Amino acid sequence: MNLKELAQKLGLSPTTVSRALNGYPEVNEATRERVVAAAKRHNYRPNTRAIRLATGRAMAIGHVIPIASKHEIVNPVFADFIAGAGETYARNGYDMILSIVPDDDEERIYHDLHARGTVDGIIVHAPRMTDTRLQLLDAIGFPYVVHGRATGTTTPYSWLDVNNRRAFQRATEFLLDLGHRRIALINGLEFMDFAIRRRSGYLDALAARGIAPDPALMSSEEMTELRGYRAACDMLALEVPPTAFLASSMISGLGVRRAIEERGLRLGTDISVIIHDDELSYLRNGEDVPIYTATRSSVREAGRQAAEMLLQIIAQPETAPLQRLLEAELIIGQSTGPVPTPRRS
Amino acid sequence: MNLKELAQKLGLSPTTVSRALNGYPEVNEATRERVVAAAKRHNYRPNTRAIRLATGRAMAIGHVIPIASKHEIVNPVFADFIAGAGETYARNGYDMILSIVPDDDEERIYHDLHARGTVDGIIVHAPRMTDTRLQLLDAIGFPYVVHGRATGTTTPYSWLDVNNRRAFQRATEFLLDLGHRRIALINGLEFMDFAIRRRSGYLDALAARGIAPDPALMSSEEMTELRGYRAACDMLALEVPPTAFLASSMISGLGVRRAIEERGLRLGTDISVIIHDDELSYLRNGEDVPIYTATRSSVREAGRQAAEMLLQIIAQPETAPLQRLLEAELIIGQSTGPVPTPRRS
DNA sequence: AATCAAGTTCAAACCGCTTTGGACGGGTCA
DNA sequence: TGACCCGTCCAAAGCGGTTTGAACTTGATT
Repeated sequence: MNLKELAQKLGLSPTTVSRALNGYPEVNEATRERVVAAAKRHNYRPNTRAIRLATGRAMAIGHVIPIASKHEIVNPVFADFIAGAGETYARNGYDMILSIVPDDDEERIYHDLHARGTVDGIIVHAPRMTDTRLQLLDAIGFPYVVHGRATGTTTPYSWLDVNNRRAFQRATEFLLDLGHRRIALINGLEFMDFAIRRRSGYLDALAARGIAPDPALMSSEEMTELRGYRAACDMLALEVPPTAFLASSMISGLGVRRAIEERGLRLGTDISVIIHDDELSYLRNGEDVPIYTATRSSVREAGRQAAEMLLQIIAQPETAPLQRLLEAELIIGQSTGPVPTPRRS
Repeated sequence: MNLKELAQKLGLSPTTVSRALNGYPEVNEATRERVVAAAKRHNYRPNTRAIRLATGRAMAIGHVIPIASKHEIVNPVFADFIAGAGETYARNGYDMILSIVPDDDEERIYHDLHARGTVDGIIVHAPRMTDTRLQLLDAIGFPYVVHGRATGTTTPYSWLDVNNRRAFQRATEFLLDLGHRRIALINGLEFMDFAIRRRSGYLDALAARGIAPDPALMSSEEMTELRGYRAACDMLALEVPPTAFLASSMISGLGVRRAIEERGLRLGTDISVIIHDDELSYLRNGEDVPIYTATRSSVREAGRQAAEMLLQIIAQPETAPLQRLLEAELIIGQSTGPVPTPRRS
């Protein structure tokens, strides 16, 4: 059942039917009702492909997920971010199209998506320190919003980010207030922008109390359980081990906890841990009472909002670059406590 | 730069240019080269929307991700499955479009995707015991492949699944061979098809040795770390606690391990654990030596293959339903060992 | 020399919608 | 009464490709 057939059945022109269904004013209310009823009765749904060609809009947003060819890690936060963004798209009649792309192919993909008119805009994931993608997207005039920021970039661009620096600064301060002085940082890979910011928040907080950072207490690795475990083991084996850990993700936090408990130490009393909690739906930080003290910020909500920003930019391209900084909450769980009075080792 | 312009520049008709670029035989080799060169020089990329309208094909596959409105859990295996499927699509010039849909809206979405011609086919995720979606898709004549199976369905349909029953049967037998008799099953929610099959494999193996299943040793919950932890805690507190656990996912396995180690028991000596390992890229089961003994099957590879099956069905709709059963490997790690000789408790 | 086939190329129709530029009739106003 | 406007509706021209059917060369065949 297409527009022409429906029009024929109604004894109307396709023009009028189209206008009736799309809410244009120049159609008699009575006719409109007749049309709407008939459309419903015949299960008429306008063909997406035709609409897209006719209007010149793709009504679709691209999410380009780079897969580093080396360590092919699929970032676990994508799933929830995308779930959030998907809600926004659904509400606005947009499709979400996902491209899984090997790192070195990314540039070509952007050109492609644009020139072929497959999508109207792009969400840029996992920005790195200095990310060349942004210039490229600016150059081809492709609307985009970055999930995160790219420190090295000087020209203004649209982004949505968590205040990673502040979050980790506050978390560090919180531990310092509890008397901790040896605080370890289990960070993500440091070519990722968020990891840089977290570290700087951590360092700032230490510096403010006149504490010199100890390189032995700072690791930056992929955020897996195993890496978290290993890093924590190494640090706990130091002559003067840390009394607290700051972990960049729930998952590495699990590894840290394992290392702690394996040594017979108790979480929250012998050793304190703070994690960053993206509120991943399959990795809840406890149910009512949080297990970990955490800097918390919903990545799903970030997805929702980033998508909204992008849709707005697409609707009104003249809008200046939009930027939104989400503050993470610092929620207190059972994994932190005052520094224990030193026992002889 | 569109086809017409390119044709004009070349002094050819759009027809010829189109044919030259699409590899049709009725065009002079010399002209073809000229055309191809010009297309490259001018960065010509045919407009997706126009192609789709003209050919009547969407060149896109839909992945419909249901979000249960109650517990809004985004299945962590999606990310890797989709990464795999994405590779296949990219190789074949297809787009992947993702719909995040509230449970109760799903039916409408399928009708929509089909009638509007947004996608050429569908991958059905997370099939439940008796899944009404399949009938619906059959009724509207929409090509699809199910990731998993739907036990209650009698008509043949296309699916790709891991042999969950066999995997858990073998795992259970392996534990039985090590002398374990009290084996706990930490399963997923039992309206999910895979969970049913895993349980039946487990039960079969027990029955074959004449061991009566103990309901106290069988839990079925969402597969989160916390649920795994809690279930394991409860079971370890039983008068006759289990000596081995079978966990349906890496994540609940982490919880089980925590419960074990928290009680001062050692994994692999005091208590054995086998997990199912989907080889999620961010939850590696160790690096060279696996930590957990596991039934292993790459969900990413499943994504690749499911996508291939679907593309084939789309290319040749007359193909009988395709079905592929992947066997899981049983890999031996450090989390299993012979049942310890009973100590007095 | 006329016929035919194969090899190339093109004009035009088509995919299914949106949108522009009227057309038509009735009511209002001067 | 004629001019004008408003409310409705429609024919036709896109959107940018693919595909059908025909035309035009050229060389071979009879």
